Amino acid sequence: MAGMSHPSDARSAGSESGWLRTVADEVRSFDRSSTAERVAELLRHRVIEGDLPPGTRLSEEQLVEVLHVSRNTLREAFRLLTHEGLLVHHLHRGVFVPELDEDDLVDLYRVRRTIECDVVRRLEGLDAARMRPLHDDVAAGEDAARRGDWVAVGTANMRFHQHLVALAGSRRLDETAARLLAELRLAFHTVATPQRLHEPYVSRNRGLLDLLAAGEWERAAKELEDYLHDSEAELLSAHRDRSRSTP
Amino acid sequence: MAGMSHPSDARSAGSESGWLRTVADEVRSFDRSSTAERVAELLRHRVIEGDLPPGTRLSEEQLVEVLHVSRNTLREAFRLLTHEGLLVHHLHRGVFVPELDEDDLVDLYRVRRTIECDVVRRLEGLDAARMRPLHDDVAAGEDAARRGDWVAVGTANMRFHQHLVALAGSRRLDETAARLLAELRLAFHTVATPQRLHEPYVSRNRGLLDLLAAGEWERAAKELEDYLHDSEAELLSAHRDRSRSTP
DNA sequence: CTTGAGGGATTGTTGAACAACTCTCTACGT
DNA sequence: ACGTAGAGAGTTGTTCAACAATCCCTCAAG
Repeated sequence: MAGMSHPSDARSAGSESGWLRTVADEVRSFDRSSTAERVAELLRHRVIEGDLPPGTRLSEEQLVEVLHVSRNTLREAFRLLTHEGLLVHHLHRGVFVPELDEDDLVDLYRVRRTIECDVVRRLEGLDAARMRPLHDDVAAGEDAARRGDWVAVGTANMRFHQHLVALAGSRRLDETAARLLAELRLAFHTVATPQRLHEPYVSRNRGLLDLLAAGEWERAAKELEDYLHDSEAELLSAHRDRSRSTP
Repeated sequence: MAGMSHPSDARSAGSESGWLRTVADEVRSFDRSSTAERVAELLRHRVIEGDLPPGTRLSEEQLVEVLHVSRNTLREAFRLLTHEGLLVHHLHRGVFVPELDEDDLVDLYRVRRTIECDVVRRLEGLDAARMRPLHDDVAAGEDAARRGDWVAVGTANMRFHQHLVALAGSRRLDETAARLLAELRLAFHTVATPQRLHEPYVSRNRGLLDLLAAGEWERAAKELEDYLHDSEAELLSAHRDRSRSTP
């Protein structure tokens, strides 16, 4: 997300070979990050990993002290994360790790169904090489499940869906999906039953992948639709359980 | 876009009547805007209206002088618009009005088809009241076409599609659609044939609306798919014409 | 024609200062 | 007891000025 290339960049290198293009991108992502972006990257991980529970306020004063950056730079990092949905900003009150409510969860899954199912339904002429990341993610999920590492299962699952959307080859769909999945991760951290939430989808991911490999895109889309409905129901249920215990 | 409400806001006002909720939102959007947001609003209009042609660099020095705000505040406004896709930021070079290339146009329409068609396809039990904005937009478009005001036709068309997506009742789909349409507007300004670009869709919007009113959602989705394909082809063709004249 | 070294202009970042606002707690009045 | 009005502390919003880092252009040397 930080190293998004730009339209005019693409054009300016358009006449050169793909070889140079790749090098250019590497150089760009190497040193081409502002202080604010590095701070954002740091906080992004903290939030996504669940170190900062939803509802937490991020104090400018404290973070300036700890990170050794100026308030202005820190605030710029806040803005970046706010627009990714990983922080929310209340005027004159500060930035907080968002607390998603049930409406948000329903909304997130609504958009996921729209995007992911459509991507699958429109697939055509997919060669095996482009499915490689999906295979790796499914394998990683199965491996983590055997170890009982449900957090890792959740991570592999997120990556699977991100790579699924990437099959469409659309920059904007990728960005949207990244944001949705990051927000969803926030919700996963608020519930205390990672196994119940992730275990069923290890095998369903495998099933989905088989359908894709077989070129059964319409059936895959239908299965994905049900899959996401089930996942939504599970998450909502878990969320309600937690809400009842902490009113 | 500026007055987006927040999850926790919604929850805290959840038990009150809709009456109070509305008033609260008005108050919030009245004075609850930072200087940066007001600056962003100003620049947003300039960009959307086409006053600043794509490729233009927005100088911090000049704008600080003209707008009477500090550089920090201006930079915050830049950040806001950057994340809406209306400006792009090149490190150590400044912010620019984006120049969309053909890949961008294809990508934009790809996402539009995904979202808009899916919204239409999933509609159900739509009462007439919620279609009111669509009626108004189509009428406004027909009116502007009679006057030969093709810019206004384009505006009405954008609003029609925004309201179409709004039927889904999803905050995140609304935001995504808003960003896509804003970017698309950028592309419209680069081509010099607004009539050819917008005229055909005045009547097609009317046709689409009729299908929706009749509850023919599947047929409407199919028509919208073709509609967007045609619009994309038209825009690409116009874009190529212009590129040939200004290499 | 390519390469590399100035130099001017612009952006990136910092730190401090003050204004504006929220939150909390206390005191007052009903 | 209840609600409210206000003061005070603490935090964020905004501005300003300065310096560091980087880009772009020019021009000279190979």
